[in-house]
Amino acid sequence: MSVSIEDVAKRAEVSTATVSRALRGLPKVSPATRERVLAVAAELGYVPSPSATGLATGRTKTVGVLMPFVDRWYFGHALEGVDQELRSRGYNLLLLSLGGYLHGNKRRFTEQMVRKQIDGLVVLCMGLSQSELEELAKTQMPVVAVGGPIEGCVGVHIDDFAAATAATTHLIDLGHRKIAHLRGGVKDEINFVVPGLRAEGFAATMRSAGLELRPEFSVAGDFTAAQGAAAAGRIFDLPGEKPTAVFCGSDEMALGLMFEARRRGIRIPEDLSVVGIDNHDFSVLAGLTTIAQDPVEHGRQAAAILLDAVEGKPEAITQKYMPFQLLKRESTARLPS
Amino acid sequence: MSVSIEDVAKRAEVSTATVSRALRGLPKVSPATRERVLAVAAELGYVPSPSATGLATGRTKTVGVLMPFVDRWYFGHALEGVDQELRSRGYNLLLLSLGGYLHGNKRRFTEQMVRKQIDGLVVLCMGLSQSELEELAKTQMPVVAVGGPIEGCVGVHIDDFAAATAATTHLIDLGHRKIAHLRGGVKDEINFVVPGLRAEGFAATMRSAGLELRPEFSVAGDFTAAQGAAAAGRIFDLPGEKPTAVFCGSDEMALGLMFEARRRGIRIPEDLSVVGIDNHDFSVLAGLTTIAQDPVEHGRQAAAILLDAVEGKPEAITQKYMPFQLLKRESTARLPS
DNA sequence: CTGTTAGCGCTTTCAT
DNA sequence: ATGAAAGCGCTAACAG
Repeated sequence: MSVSIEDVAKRAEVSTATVSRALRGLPKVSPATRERVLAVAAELGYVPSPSATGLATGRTKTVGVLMPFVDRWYFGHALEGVDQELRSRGYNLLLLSLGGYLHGNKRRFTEQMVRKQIDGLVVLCMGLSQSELEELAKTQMPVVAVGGPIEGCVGVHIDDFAAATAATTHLIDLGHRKIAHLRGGVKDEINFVVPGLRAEGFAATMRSAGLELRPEFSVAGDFTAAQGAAAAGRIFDLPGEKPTAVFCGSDEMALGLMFEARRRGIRIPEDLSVVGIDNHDFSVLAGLTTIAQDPVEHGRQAAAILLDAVEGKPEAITQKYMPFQLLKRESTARLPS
Repeated sequence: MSVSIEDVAKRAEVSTATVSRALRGLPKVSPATRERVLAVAAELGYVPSPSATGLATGRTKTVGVLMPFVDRWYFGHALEGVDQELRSRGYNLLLLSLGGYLHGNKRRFTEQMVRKQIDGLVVLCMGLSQSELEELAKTQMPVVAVGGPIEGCVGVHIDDFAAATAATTHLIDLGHRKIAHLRGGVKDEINFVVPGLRAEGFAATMRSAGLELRPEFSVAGDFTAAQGAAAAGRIFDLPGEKPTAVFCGSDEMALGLMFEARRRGIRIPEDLSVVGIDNHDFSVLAGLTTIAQDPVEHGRQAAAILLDAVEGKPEAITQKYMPFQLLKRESTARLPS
């Protein structure tokens, strides 16, 4: 069967305590002993039992990641970043509760999922209800948010309001006046503040430029390409005046819109300028102007901050606003005057 | 601090053994006692310690998922499927070793990652070296492969050779004779058999149709859109005769190729027919003809098979070939004669 | 139906 | 520098 610390101890003719110390690189072990223990452990193929360690220390060396999806561009990449940092620091990654944003109120995120199971929690691109926050607070566990802010938590993400402002300003600078916004769906906006922040950034920028915010120019997708295309259809079908530019809350929606435009023979950027947020892998290929952000780095830094907190490093906790950058490509052009 | 089974036992005035039984729904507990225990547990907010349970039972109720990426279409969706099934059966999901396919030989997948830590392993879209297989065998742990076969393991995936045949046959049926293949890169083909299987399916089909396999018509991408576009460029730059159709080993590469074609003014399908494999979320929007498969379902079934094995269900282990389907869309057309 | 008693495999005082 | 021993919180015989 499985070899335990005791097997190693016997074979190395020391106590289990010494084996434990030697293997973990603690001081107060003579070099000779340490070497012998290491050799025996290797020879026997000893692997410590995380359950036993966890039980004895109260810490699991495991971090939970709470996220609604993995198949969205930002989410998957942020997860990669978290994974990189965790792995490099010897932590495991427990994936919690995919399955989308809640329908109604039946998300089952409870203390149970978390308590005694993980040392810290990364929350990716989702809000937490008041009661969820309370449950979490009870556990005393460090939490960091990635992709968007959560009240009372450290967060690593861009300033979404500012990013939306930059995107919108770019369109305005190009002379556009009739600008539409492809925003998140109801579910997105209930579950996560970021879609709303982007919409607000857009609205505020339009207002301060003295431009009209037509309600029919604000259309909901759900941050996917498919819904982006569908929502684009609704914009294109609008009677009366058409927008000359669209700010999309995500590149995935922007790409969906571009596909739909193409299907209808609407030329980009001649007939319509499009700007998104993300810099999705496909965006450079599609020539999509966008606000680029680096989710892998977000994930890495979030995990780093979290682990510092888990390990009790002083000054560990800090809010981080990550940089973003406008990438001008072929999907936006000056409005012909 | 944290409430333990003993706290519950005391408060309910029973032994810890009874609490344990009551909470796990075991028989031989009087309804009255069970109710009281349940009530006390709820009142105290008791949550069992997975470490303690794991140590006592030797099982962790956790399944590992080994995968090189999460940001590829198939991978992310398969992961969703695995997660769904695991969650519905009360298992946790430990994400192992992202970070791409190995460069050289330095992937660190060892017994250590796995032993005493998980009850079973899902291997997603990657091969395992002989030594890795041996390490795994030592653990006696059930393993199932998703997305492609692994020697000696149960697998859930499509028949990739047949899928490639179907795609290629579709092109041939449309009258194409000069057909190129956008295949996987060196790293993909070393680490995973699927790219090779698809290339072989293509080659075999071409041969049995009596068509010429020109070496310069076989170009390597790496299963991403970006590399698909780059590889497409190499095809388009070929001197002399051009292919009239391309079979792409994945939709992501096919989409990359379509973007590149568009950039160069190459019309699809008028100048070039394109078929992929996957039915990526963007494919329907792009009008890409493809061989559709359902990775979420693959993941679900793989997890189901794995858990049956973990739980010792008889006849649990079975190989599964999943269905696929040719979806004819606008990227393929009859070759004008 | 319920309680008692050993462990599970490790860490961690406290001695020595 | 090393060992002995007491837990960590739970489950699983075994008694009763």
